[in-house]
Amino acid sequence: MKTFRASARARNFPRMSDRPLPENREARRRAILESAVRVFAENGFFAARIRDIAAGAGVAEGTIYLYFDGKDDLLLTAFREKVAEFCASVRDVLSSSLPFQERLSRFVAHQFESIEADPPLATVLLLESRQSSKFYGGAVRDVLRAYAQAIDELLASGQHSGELRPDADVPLARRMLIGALEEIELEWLLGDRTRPLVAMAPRVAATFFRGLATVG
Amino acid sequence: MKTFRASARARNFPRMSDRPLPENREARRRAILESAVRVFAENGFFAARIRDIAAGAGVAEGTIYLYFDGKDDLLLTAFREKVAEFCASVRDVLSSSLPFQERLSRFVAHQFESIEADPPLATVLLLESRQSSKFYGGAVRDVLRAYAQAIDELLASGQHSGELRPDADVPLARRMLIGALEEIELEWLLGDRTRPLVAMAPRVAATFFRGLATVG
Amino acid sequence: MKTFRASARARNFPRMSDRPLPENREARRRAILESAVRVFAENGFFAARIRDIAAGAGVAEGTIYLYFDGKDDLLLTAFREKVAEFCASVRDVLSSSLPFQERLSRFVAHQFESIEADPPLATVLLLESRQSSKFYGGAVRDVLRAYAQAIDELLASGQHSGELRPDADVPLARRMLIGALEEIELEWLLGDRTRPLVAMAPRVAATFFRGLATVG
Amino acid sequence: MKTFRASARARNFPRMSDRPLPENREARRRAILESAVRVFAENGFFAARIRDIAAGAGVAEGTIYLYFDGKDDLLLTAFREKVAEFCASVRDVLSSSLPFQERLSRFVAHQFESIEADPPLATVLLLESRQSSKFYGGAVRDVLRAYAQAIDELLASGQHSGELRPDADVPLARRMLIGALEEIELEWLLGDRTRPLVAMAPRVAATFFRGLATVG
DNA sequence: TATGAATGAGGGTTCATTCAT
DNA sequence: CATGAATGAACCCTCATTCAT
Repeated sequence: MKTFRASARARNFPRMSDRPLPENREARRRAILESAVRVFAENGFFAARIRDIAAGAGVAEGTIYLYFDGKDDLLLTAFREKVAEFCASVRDVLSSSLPFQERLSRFVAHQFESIEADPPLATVLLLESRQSSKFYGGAVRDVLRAYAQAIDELLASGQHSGELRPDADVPLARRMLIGALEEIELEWLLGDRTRPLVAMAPRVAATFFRGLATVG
Repeated sequence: MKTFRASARARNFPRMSDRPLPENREARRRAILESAVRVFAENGFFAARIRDIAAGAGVAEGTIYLYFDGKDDLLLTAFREKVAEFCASVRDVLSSSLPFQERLSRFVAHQFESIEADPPLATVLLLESRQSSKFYGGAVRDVLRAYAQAIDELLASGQHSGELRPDADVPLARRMLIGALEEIELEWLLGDRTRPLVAMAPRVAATFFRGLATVG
Repeated sequence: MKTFRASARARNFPRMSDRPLPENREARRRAILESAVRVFAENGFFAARIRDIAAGAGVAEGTIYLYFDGKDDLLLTAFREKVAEFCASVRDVLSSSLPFQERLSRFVAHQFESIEADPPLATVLLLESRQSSKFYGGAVRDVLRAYAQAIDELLASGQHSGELRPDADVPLARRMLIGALEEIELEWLLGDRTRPLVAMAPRVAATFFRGLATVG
Repeated sequence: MKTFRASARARNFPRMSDRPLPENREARRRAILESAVRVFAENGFFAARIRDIAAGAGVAEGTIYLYFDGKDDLLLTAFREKVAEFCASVRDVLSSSLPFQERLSRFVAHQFESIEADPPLATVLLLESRQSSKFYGGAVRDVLRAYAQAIDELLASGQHSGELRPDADVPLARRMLIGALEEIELEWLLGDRTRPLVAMAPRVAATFFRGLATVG
């Protein structure tokens, strides 16, 4: 999430009723959201307290409710925005015309880099995604679907180019890939983080790929 | 006014482990634990209420505290006991002398069957394991380590027999396998569960295996 | 309470419906009451748990309710019986024909000895008497009244014999004496109890009797 | 995603002691404390319910925890503050250069007046002091020590001036005095309070000072 | 707009008491 | 009589959310 660009909201052009938030407002919003992510990462969503989020953002508790609908909304928004940003950045990586295995490897590396770039955010996304997916349902799942779609496209392009078995079950492979990456990332996050995660990308990609490659 | 025999005091506080629990006691304990698993699965650990667990088990709230130390202990115990049971059953599957791919396939099928056999339990184990691993630390991680070990042995035996690349990174492959399976299981659990999960086992195993197989 | 005699209840002669309790029953009753006193002394009445009282007496929790009406009754009974026993023993001391100051001194010494003889009981009587007096009202106050009466008689006899000012306000003096003794006893009980309490009796009696004034 | 300034965090959590509490805040604090004292006096500390204290103060239950750390803290604070206030006022009385007996008498009268001025507070201090002293230990005992010290000084000054026996045991006399006063006060508090307590002060002081003996 | 004091519903847990065995 | 497992009412405290300033 190293490569996040200004969020979609900020890019809007001025309109009467929805002009870009004053610089300060936007900055404050971001501060709150980031504080929330940090506190969620440290304590888990339920044990996280609004008070601590407010303190971490340097605002009063009540202020949070001027920017977000409540605690749930903080988690949901973090999901929505951060995963969306991540998806956008993924598309850049996937859009090159390199060989499939290379693009796969870069995708994995890119994801690992994002994890390393912002561990608190990664912790929240990985630890809470399952719960959120179940208990917040729709909203979160839509976001994750977009992420899935991006990967499906990567895999499908590999099939198109003939680098991937034509009979591969793309959604299945995508789920296996996502799961495999999450497990590795999580172990890194919960561990001592001494060895760079990104260094494992090639081996992970290779392990995954050889299973799908058209074998001679 | 003479003093009481110390022995009188020691005679109290019977230990559960002194002798196997009377049939009824054990049945009640199981009822509580299963109710807890159900309620955890439906609401998530934090949102689950002791009152509902008690109601589900047909006991009074206070009764729960005769069998468990509290809410945390219910989750922890579910983890400990259920994963241990699962590990034991896994070892049976893994101990046969079939070819590696066959044993892998059976392992996957076995795990999928376990998921299908008790979806509430599976939901809890999958949804809460990450949180628990982070916030309850040690106890949960020990249990999961045993599970990891069993898989490592499966993979190592494949290497021994020459069916698996000698240069395969077993711990990495194990993590990828675990992650891949969890993702698939979770999608099934959170979905409509119309198609049997176990039907996917061969394809999952194959997808995973071909990447590790010594290729001609 | 060194000199307690068999309680009034035990002295009863056999009657059809109320014959002396079988030795075992009486012993059990005493064990419970003494355990209660100990637990009350250690934790205070409210923090004391029936479970601990039962454990200390070597009986099951339910058994306590075969001998007493409940927790309140345990405290009340302890008061009633122990203070009554103490009052009885006091009368022996006070009935001698020694000079007043000597009898006063012996009374103080006797009370101090009782404290030293059974600190847990003394702790309960002193710590809980005020609370009990207020919240259990009548029953406790009756008991304490008997104690007061005994002292009033001591003082009145001093007046009769001319050793005590005829204009002394006996009830007032009695209250002052009781309060003074309680304070000293309590300090001893809550302190390290290294020095024998009884050693202070003569000085306490003298101070009370002669006052602090430099006398001509 | 840059990190928050640590200062933002430090800006929060204002300390009560930074500046005097706003008028309203202090008033509310007092209201809570006084309600607590009333409820403690009526029910005793343990049986007192936070709900009732809140209702009596006209605040919500949660509000109490903005001002105090909990139920214990309410009792402790009442002790600390009220006894300290009392000690301060005592020093004024004791600092005059009147004859000893006169100062003693005024001290007693002053204490009796304090009791009469706020019976609920007096009830709490007298009923709970023993329990508190035992179970809350240090904090309460420190407060009471200050009170003891003030009396010791009174008595010592009497010795200095020659009005008091040089061989009097000051700490012992102080304990007797404290105990005597407490007993009288308590009887008044638990009784019907028809006759003014303060009217007894001279007689109490005299009895304590001159003793009961018929003087030659 | 920002604040943070106030709110009060809600939940985990304890423990005196009961009663089937 | 004795037991001790079961009960469930009661309570302290937390914390997300509101709203007067």
